[in-house]
Amino acid sequence: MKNTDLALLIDRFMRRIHFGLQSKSHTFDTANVGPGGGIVLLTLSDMGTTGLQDLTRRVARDKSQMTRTVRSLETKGLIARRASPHDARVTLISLTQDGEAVVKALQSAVADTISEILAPISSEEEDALKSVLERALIYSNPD
Amino acid sequence: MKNTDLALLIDRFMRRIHFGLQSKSHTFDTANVGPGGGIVLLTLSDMGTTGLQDLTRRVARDKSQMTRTVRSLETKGLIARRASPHDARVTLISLTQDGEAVVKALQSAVADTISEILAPISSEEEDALKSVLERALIYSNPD
DNA sequence: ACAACTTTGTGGACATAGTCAACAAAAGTC
DNA sequence: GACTTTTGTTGACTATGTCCACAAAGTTGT
Repeated sequence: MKNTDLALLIDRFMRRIHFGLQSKSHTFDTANVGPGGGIVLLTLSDMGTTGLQDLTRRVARDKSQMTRTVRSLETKGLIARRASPHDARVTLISLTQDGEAVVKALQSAVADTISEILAPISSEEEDALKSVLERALIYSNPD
Repeated sequence: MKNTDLALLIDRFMRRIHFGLQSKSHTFDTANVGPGGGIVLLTLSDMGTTGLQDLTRRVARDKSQMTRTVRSLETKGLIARRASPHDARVTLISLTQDGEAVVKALQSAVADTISEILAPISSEEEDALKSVLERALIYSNPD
């Protein structure tokens, strides 16, 4: 028991990243997408074009909030939406060219911050860390 | 490069825990402390009696918000505050007996949720995961 | 073919959390 | 003893999260 620690560690780690990024956000978040928009853009870049529902499930947010985040990103010209040809209910979301550019900037900023935090960690351990998290997330669906 | 993934994974992991807990929060969060209060209580239980500033730094929150969270927990009788005898500026915060009881309930709920998520992970890997995160957090101070 | 679900996305209302700047009191520094 | 720093509080504002109801398209069962 007592693996409550892990939750606290994960929380602190995320906040550590958040703080690190925020302190220099003015240098890379020129499009003013904020943390919420940033995660959506990065995830979208990972997934490629997808429906809003899938995106919502992946980043584990509320769908109504995703609607709003996506709309704000669309207004900024970073993503495009179109109806799916197969299913008229689903809105396919994809990055625009401007969106791709923002993703590049975000990626390098995040990567910098992370490698700063992970300085005392070997790259083997880092890979192991990723693989463990990935495995846990793949096999445990809350749905 | 491209260790941007780690940030996304950590975020998803935290939200996964959050969702898992929330869906059954009515069974254990009888004191209605919410996620914010919960993390503070658990951290306080880890640290023992500390000043508000230290607590704030540990959980990486804004101090003004910590003031409010702490006040709400005090109102609920879960923590106690008293001035430090050494430094009249610092407010020492400690768990009350009621607070300890809530911590126990939270710990077991969190532990359950985590072990559910970590089912596909061996306990060696789990320990490795904790140790890596701990090491990263100890050595990288944002201050 | 049509009534009864389910899925997908949107909107509104409300609650919680995060950010920023100003401030008072105590402690430390010259 | 004036100057600076640390600690905690407050106010105002913004951003996120949560819940609930709803419309439109798809699916199922008979």
